[in-house]
Amino acid sequence: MKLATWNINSLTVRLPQVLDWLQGQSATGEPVDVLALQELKLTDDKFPLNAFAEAGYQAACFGQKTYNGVALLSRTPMSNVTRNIPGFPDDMARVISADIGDLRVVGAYFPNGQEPGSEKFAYKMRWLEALRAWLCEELSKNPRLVLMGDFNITFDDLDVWDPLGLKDTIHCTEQERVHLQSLISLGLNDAVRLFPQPEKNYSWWDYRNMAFRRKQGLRIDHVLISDALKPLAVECFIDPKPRRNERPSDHAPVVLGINGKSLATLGSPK
DNA sequence: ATGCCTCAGCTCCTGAGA
Repeated sequence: MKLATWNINSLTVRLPQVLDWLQGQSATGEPVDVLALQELKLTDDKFPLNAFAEAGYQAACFGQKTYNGVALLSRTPMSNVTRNIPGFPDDMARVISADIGDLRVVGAYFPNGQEPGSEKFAYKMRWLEALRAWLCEELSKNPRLVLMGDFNITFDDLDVWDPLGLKDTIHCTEQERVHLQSLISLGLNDAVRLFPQPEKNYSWWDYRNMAFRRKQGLRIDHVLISDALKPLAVECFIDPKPRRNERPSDHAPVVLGINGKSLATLGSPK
C-alpha cells in the first residue's frame, strides 16, 4: 500500500492539483491509499468532501480559518480519529490521527518557529515536547505507526542546500534537531533515508529567487515509520513534479510504499 | 535588504510562511 504527505498551502487553490496528482499516482502504478494534507487554510465547512469522495477517498479534516489546517484522506475507512495532541491545548489545527487498517496514521503540521529566540520558537519547542510525550503513549498502544507531515525541521546538512549560510537559522538549529532526534529515539525511522536518494533531495523550495530551478531547497517534510513497519517498507521518495505546476505549492509530496500484503496475510502460510 | 513570492482577508495593505 502507498501513503503520502503533502503541504498544499491552501486547499482552495490546490484542490485540482491534489486530484491530478492522486490520479497520476494511480495511472503510473499503485494508487495512494492514504494522503495526509497540511496547510488547508480553510474551515471544515469549506472542505471539499464530495470532490474527494468522487475520487474514491474518505476524509477526516481539522480545518481552521486562514492558517494551518490538516486532513487525512483514505481509500478505506478510518476510525478513532483524534485532533491535535491530547492534553496539549492549542488554538491551531496541526495534527489529525486515525486508525486505518492495522496502522495508526498521524498527519502533522509542525510549527514554523519563525526565528530562534522568538515566542513562536518557544511555542515550537513546547509543541515538540508535547508531541514526543504523546507519541510515546501512542506507540505503546499501536506499534504500527506512521508519523508524516511538514516537520519544519531538517535532520542534518544533507537536508539543506546551503548548510553554511543557513547554519543555526530556523529549521536548522541544534535545538530543533535534538527534538527531531528524540522522536527518532521513540523507535521511529526516517523512511526516505532507508532508500537510495537523488542528490539535493529536498521537499520545499522558497517561492522567491527561482529557488526551485536553482535547486535551493530544504528537506523538511518527512515520513517516519515505527520499528515494526521498517521491515515492510519497499520505497520512499519525494515527488518534485508538482512543484513544476503553474501555481505550485512550495512543498512537494513525500510517498511511502509498504508491503501491505504481508501485513494482511501475517500468520497465514504462503 | 525591515527585499525577493504566495496566500487569506475586516483585501489595494498586512501577517505569516520557511
